[in-house]
Amino acid sequence: MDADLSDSKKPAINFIREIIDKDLVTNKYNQKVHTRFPPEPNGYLHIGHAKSICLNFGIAIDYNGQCNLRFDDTNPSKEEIEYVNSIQEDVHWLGFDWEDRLFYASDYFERLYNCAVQLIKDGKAFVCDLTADQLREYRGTLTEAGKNSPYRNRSIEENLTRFEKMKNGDFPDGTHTLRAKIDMASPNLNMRDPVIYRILKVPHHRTGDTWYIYPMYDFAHGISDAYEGITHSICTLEFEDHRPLYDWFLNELNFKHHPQQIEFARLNLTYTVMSKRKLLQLVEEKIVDGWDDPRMPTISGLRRRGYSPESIRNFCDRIGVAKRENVIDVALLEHSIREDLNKKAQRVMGVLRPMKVVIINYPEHQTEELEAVNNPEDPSMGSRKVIFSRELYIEKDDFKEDPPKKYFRLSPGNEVRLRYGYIIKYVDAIKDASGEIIEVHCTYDPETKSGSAQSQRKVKGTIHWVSANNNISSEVRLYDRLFNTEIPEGKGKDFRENLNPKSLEILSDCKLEMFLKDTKPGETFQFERQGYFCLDKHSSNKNLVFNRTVALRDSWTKIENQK
RNA sequence: UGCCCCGUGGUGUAAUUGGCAACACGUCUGACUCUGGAUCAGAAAAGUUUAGGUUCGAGCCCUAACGGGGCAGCCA
Repeated sequence: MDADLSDSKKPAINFIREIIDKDLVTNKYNQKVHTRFPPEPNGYLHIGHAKSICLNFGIAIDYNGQCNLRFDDTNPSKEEIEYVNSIQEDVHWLGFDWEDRLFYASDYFERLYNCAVQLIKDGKAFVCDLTADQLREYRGTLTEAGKNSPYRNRSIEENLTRFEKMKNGDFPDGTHTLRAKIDMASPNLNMRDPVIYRILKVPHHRTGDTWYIYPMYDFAHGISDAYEGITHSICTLEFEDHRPLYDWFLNELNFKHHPQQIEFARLNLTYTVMSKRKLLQLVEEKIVDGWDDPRMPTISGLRRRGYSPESIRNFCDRIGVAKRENVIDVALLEHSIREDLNKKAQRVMGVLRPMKVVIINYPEHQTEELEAVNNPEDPSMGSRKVIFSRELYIEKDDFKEDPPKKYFRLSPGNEVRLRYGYIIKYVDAIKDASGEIIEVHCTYDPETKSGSAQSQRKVKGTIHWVSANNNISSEVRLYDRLFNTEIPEGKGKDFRENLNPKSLEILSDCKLEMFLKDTKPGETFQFERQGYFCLDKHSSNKNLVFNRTVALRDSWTKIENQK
């Protein structure tokens, strides 16, 4: 188990840990704590899975136990090898390690089959010839009991031979099922003689074409847990009604080890969707650029966006674990990544929407090197030199000919400091034919050089800049929330109607400090006054591409928006 | 209309297991600042869905109601 998860400082008690604590006191599982993370490989992992991963692996770490990674691959018609690979990558990236305990439900197909045979021999399961439609009719409704299948009382021998034939592929898909013999009148529909095996003549990504029948989740899951010695089988709320069935299989098959299923509420996030079905839809309809589009709430999307594993783990710690439905404000996720990057990200100046500034009293061919701090939060990160010159770029937004109240940046009559440099004063604005400002002329005060003895003069604002002939051009992608309503998945309506058309803005000619040309993937930067950025995976030497992870908190636009 | 689960500030999660509700995010002030960032100080915000009951005392226990969610795949 990865021991370097130093951010997991506080135990963060929750109802699941209380259950475990109690089990330890009563010695229910001989002082063992063994969990598992059981994804189905039918999609990429998302931030909701991260909650489950942090929960399961986190408990194992804190209780000195173990956590398995087990693929719940019992439905080959939906599952793919691409997903099993991405899932492993994502769990590792998050910082967790299953060591040698990588399992697949398909590892147990033979044993699962034998369990089914045992159930038949004990008269607790039967082969049913009802079609899917008939099965639904026989099941009854939420308020009415179901009816027994006409095939319910077949002899054990007949069941055995028919199940054997199912296994051998003698029947077409959908013609037969193996069902547990429980109670068609149970108020819990899951107990109304549930299907435990179905015919699926589909090749499996691991077992190939050796099986024509596949076990259902309810049958496979508990038994797999028991085989692996899982003590606490943690799953989401919708499986609550399945727990009696989980227990039934283990009891009827006389398992000596009986894991405890515990259910918790899945994560919901504002301004996003979390269901795999909807995420798949976004990918397939090309609404986003694949599973790892930086706007996706997938682990791979967050990674490409620039989120760190630490920040996601901290986020998962903060949201807690409980049984009630919840919707977490994305602002909490954003806070988690800002908190982390504030401490770690190298500061740099980058002008996203450049406008030229000419310092008219600065000598034409002179340049000088100015000292710039790499991270005020961490002096050990040192400093660097930035080139100052007569012609610079500043942010379009940082000059206003006719400024609103409380505007602290450059404007006629209002001085600003150029960060790490001099204080400058407006002289003139050059406009194009359409009246748009294309260049601003200023003077600088040589006495105010940053760090010099006379640099103490106070000005309200400091703006970032970059030398006009010493910079690197780059594409920058500004990401915003994918949806413009808090809860995009309203019942009945199409979640795609709430897509935010401005969730991606591409800026093509941004001017960045020169040294950014040697950026390596994985490095994170704060573009001062703007946000945190990282190199996109499609970036190249020819065409630099930076992704904005998250903007800095911005009290100015807040003031602006209030008006 | 059957069964199961859940109701604590705007959002989440706590409350030494019965002792007059805390923390985080967010919001709002103010200070500081060569990032309108960060940091610091402070404020507003729930009397715990409601009504009964037990108790000296209930967010924690009991009952009922109300509200929200889940369940009728040969999905997981």
